[in-house]
Amino acid sequence: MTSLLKFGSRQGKERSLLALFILHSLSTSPKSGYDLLAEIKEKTGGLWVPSKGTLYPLLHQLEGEHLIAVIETGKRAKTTFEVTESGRETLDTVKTQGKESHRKMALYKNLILDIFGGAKVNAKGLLFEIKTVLDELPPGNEHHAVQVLEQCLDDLKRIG
Amino acid sequence: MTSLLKFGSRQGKERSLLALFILHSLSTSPKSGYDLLAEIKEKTGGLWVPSKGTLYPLLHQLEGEHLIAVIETGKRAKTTFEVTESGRETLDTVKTQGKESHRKMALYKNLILDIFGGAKVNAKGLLFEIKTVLDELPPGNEHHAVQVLEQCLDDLKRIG
DNA sequence: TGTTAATAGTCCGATTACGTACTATTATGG
DNA sequence: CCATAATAGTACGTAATCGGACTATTAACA
Repeated sequence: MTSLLKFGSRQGKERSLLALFILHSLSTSPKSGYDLLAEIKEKTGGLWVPSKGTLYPLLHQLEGEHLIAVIETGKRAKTTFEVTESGRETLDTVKTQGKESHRKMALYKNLILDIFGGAKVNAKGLLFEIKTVLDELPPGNEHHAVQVLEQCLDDLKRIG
Repeated sequence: MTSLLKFGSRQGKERSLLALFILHSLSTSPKSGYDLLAEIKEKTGGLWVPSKGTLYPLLHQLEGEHLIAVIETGKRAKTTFEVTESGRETLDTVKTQGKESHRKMALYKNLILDIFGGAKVNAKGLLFEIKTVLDELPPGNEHHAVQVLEQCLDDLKRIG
């Protein structure tokens, strides 16, 4: 069936969120497996900690597919990977299907709200409405909207 | 490690999004497995279609745990389930940990935006910042924040 | 009546991910 | 020097999910 954590390219293999994260992260700078795990954990405040049993085989798989490559093996058996040109292309291809990912994003959000209930805080509801209005803005009003939001952000920061 | 699709109660077993969806859906009205699959597929526009190989064993597992119960077996072997009191309690308990689910929601969103590219519109980035500030507001400032957001919403609506 | 499609669920091999023990290599500090 | 902690990765049994073939029972239609 279809999973919330997989994203496909039209011609090609679906990729898990972890695989995509790896490609994306390595596209910014080379890293080791350990680094990647640390990065995910940090970025997510500990809410997503893929297991080593998942990450390392996946790295080897991606390497086998020539999407990433070992550029250095250092101390403590540290293996540093970088993304290949082919890997970048794969990432770009999947990004091009950005519609799907954003739809899944919205879907996930709706599911959570559905099951767990809406924002208990009314501010969250307002935020959602704001987002909706933004989505529906006619093209060309971006600059104006940004000004409104910047003002809003300033005001909110002053509360704290 | 920690998965994006699992939500825990402090004392008790983590539950997958599918399990929670089942409990939640059955809490609104009894349904068969086939009904549940149809509902998910419809609600998600086809973006999430759990496999039968997953759903049916899960239903049986939840039944074995007395979180759901068979209330009727009808034509074509149709088995209608309802949530039990224990199931409702489990759902309520997990809901009580709403913080985690909303954090995962935000996290998922951030990951998608990170990998697939942010809002092409800069306003989206500001919106995220606004949300962050909201999350970090000290308790008691809710009313004030709501006022700021309401003003913001009005301003935005005036643009369109 | 017979055929086809839809409803409803079982079964199972393959794939993915988890949880964690284990191994090895430094780095740090007493 | 030794003990401990951190870095870095391997290995593997268990759990969850997929993908889809298969079975059975209606329901609809010619």
